[in-house]
Amino acid sequence: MPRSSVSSTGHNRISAAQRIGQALLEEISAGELRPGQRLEEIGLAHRFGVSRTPVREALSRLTAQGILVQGERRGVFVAQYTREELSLIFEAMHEIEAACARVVAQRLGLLSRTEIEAAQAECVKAAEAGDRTAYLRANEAFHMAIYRATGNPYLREIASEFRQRTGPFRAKKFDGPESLLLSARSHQALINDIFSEDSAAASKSMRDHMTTSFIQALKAN
Amino acid sequence: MPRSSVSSTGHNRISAAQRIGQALLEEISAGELRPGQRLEEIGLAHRFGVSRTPVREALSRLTAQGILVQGERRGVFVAQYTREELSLIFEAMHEIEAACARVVAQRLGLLSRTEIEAAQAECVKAAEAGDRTAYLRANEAFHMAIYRATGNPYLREIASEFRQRTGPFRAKKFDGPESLLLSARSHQALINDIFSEDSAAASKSMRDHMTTSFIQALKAN
DNA sequence: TGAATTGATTTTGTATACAAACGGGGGATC
DNA sequence: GATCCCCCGTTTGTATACAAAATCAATTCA
Repeated sequence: MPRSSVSSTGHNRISAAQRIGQALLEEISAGELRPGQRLEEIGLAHRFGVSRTPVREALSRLTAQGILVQGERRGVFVAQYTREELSLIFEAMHEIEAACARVVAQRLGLLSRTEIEAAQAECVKAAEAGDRTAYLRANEAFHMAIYRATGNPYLREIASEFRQRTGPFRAKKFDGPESLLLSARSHQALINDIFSEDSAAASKSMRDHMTTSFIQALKAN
Repeated sequence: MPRSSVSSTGHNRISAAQRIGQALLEEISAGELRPGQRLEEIGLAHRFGVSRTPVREALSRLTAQGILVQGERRGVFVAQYTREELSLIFEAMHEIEAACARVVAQRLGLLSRTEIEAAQAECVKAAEAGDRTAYLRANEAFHMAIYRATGNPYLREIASEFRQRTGPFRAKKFDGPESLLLSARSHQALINDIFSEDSAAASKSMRDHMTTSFIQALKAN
């Protein structure tokens, strides 16, 4: 959990455990660490110039989040899911996202509205430019904006965790430029339902949006 | 001395960290450890006859689950929520439960059906007997049966965690005997919607069920 | 030749120690 | 009498060491 804030001079206030966890997360997201790959405590300890203790803490945290899995006496690995499992994880994620959309539709503030619209504008821009990397980032921001708009940090937390967890499997889901435009249009439909404060429609819209993107993710993995 | 003390011959594989975490969970659920109460590493270490290391691991796991919170350099405490926060936690929980009901309605197997019916039978029995403790247990089993019936371990995991997390605040929610009957009747309505495989109705039914019980919980806390 | 035993290595869990950072209390200063 | 500062205890994070259990390999025995 977040310890404290910033660094002053030489030494960071963030613990080594956090730093390592963050670094590993990034490497996993970036695909440098592939699903199924082994992570050994001692090796990581040497690599980061620390002892096993903070490494263990980082690993156990990521394991609790489902990013890593513990093999039976054979070390810790980057989580690797079968198609079946992946499908179930995405199902859970879709339900959470739909719940978020539902709540947002019920409790929509002006600020959230602006934030969501801004994020969507970014998405459209990136989609029209055909910039895949930019779209990935903008899409992330769009969904995060919705999580925040729920006004419910607990819901937001779960949704974020799922997003993180599925990151490695969603990264390659946007094949061509038309897929970006499709996604952006799907966002717009969702926004319309949310802004009209129809919670049932918003929930369904989100589920539809997620489903289409999921199908592409499955094809890619 | 490491982990020798427990196993005489066979394999007792649970670690001290797990044992301590479990023990703490039970004490919290039982209300022996009240929200806001401090847990000090060294004290627990002595109490369980171990060193700080496994205690730390147990505490950090429970902290990650939101059961405990880390005070600012003043130790770890049993999570204590304001009415506001409690309200949001329950909202999140309700959405998860609703999602489960929705999924179950879409994918209902015979086995799950039987299990849910059996759990509900127990609930009715306890409610009619006016046995509050038995009803609490039966109610737990009923909801767990629904989680399992989703066929989605990831959804189940989240739902279970929320149930655990809110345990201390739900324990006293059933005031009188008529409240038990009310809850059991609410279950029945939910079951009807699930069994008719109407996912939207099931989801709404669950939300209604949870809302009524939540209101009672809020009154109690 | 195949199976079982055993020894070594790895992995995991725990103990203990140490260092840094924060908070509070007591004393000094005005 | 109030305020400020310094010191000290507590808490937290990390390092290192050790012990048990499990895996792997090799060797031995049937």
